[in-house]
Amino acid sequence: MESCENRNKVGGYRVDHARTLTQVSEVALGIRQERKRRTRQALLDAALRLLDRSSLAGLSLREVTREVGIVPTAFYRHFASMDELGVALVEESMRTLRDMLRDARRTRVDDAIRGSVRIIAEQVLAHENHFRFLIRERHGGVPDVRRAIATELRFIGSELATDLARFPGLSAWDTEDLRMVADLMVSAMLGIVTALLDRPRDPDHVAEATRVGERQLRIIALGTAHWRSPR
Amino acid sequence: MESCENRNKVGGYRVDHARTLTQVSEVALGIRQERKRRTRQALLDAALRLLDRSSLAGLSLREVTREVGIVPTAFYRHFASMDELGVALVEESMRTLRDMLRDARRTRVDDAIRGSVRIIAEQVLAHENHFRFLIRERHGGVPDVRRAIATELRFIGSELATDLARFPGLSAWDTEDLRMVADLMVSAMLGIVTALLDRPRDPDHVAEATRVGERQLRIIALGTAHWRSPR
DNA sequence: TGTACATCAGTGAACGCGCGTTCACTGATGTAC
DNA sequence: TGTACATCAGTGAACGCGCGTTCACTGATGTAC
Repeated sequence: MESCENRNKVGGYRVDHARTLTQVSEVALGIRQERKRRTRQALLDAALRLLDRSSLAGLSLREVTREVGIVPTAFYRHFASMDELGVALVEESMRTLRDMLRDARRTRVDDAIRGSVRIIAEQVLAHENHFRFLIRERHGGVPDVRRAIATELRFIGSELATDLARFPGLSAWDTEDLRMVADLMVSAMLGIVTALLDRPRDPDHVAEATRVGERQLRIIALGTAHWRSPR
Repeated sequence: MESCENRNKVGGYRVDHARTLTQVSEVALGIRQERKRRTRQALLDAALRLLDRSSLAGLSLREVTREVGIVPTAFYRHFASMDELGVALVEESMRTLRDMLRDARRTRVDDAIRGSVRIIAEQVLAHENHFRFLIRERHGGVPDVRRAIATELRFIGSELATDLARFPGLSAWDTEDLRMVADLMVSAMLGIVTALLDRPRDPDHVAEATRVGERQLRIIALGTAHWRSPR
């Protein structure tokens, strides 16, 4: 029932506006491309929707095309395999994650932790499916996808280490120790995301997870401030 | 080839010792039970072996019985479904995890962190499959298994909070803040386990992950020592 | 002790099903002139 | 501008395969007497 409503009928579309001849020619060139792009996106969206319940390894090509409302064989016009679709989903989800981190980086320094945790909570709720996908498939059954996520997380760790180096107290730290703290923060943030995803529709739970997450990051910041490298 | 060698031929066993009549009677009563227990264990072992590559949601009943060397239908003498086998694997793996934590708890207090991390590294290497299973299926596609792992991790968090309460500086802390620190430590430990499982056969990598993990826990301990609850 | 019967772990045939993938196709969109 | 041809996203039939599950069975193990 619901899955029928979710279907994204690709055929039966309508051109909305009359256009001059030149415009028609320009747009006409794009119509096929644009439709293809939309179907591809519909496949990604459908997969993400279905991945709420299952994991990528347990999701079939036919399920995804059924959800979109196209024939199974049409899948191959967009992806060579479900693994390839999985990697595309990593890219899409990672764009969400990077946007979130860019926002977090913009918050005023004197309240960096509170601001970051608030942004994490906002983004996780706004893009629940992307975050659940990343958390689930990070250790999931599809090697290509696992690798893609691990690579991105490593990159995020090194970016965070670079950011940390700009804090006054940390300017003298060596790269390795900065990385160690950055990775700890990433672990803590993944823990916060996991907690949020546990019951994202329950405002009390979200508020509590946010409050706890904020304190956890403060503990780390406090520990970092008092740290003397034993080297 | 290898999978053939791995097969655990359940038939064709041999009784090794002559026994008195009474003993025969006693043991005879156990032979069927004992063989059943061994087959059940062989199914669990085979599944854990196969889960190295895939995830539980992508593992079929037939694959598991093939690996053990019994007919698919015999599976039902031991488990009602693959999900049930999954829950049994959680129990088995959690026993390993709890044993590890019991060991860690025994280490001398003045070196609790170093000792704990060393024990984590040892146990993860010794029971790679158990830990990989838990890390992978924690967010995996099988709800029953996810729930079982989440319950156990929550329990571990509250046990750790109780342990922390015994430290002199923390005796005045309220339950909620202790829990917050304990959960942060659990997040950090899961990060350490993940790092170890990344390349468990590379001694340099293991040594580095251990060293980094130790420092991360020290950062948390240091932050905790300087924490004044803002309530 | 031996005999007669019960239990039940593992067998093997069979089933219907959803899967991924192939292939020749259709018809709207795009291009050349 | 119109016409003739090319492209290609989506169709629909068909395939062989591995899957979970059913069922009646076998024969070693267990029990009663």
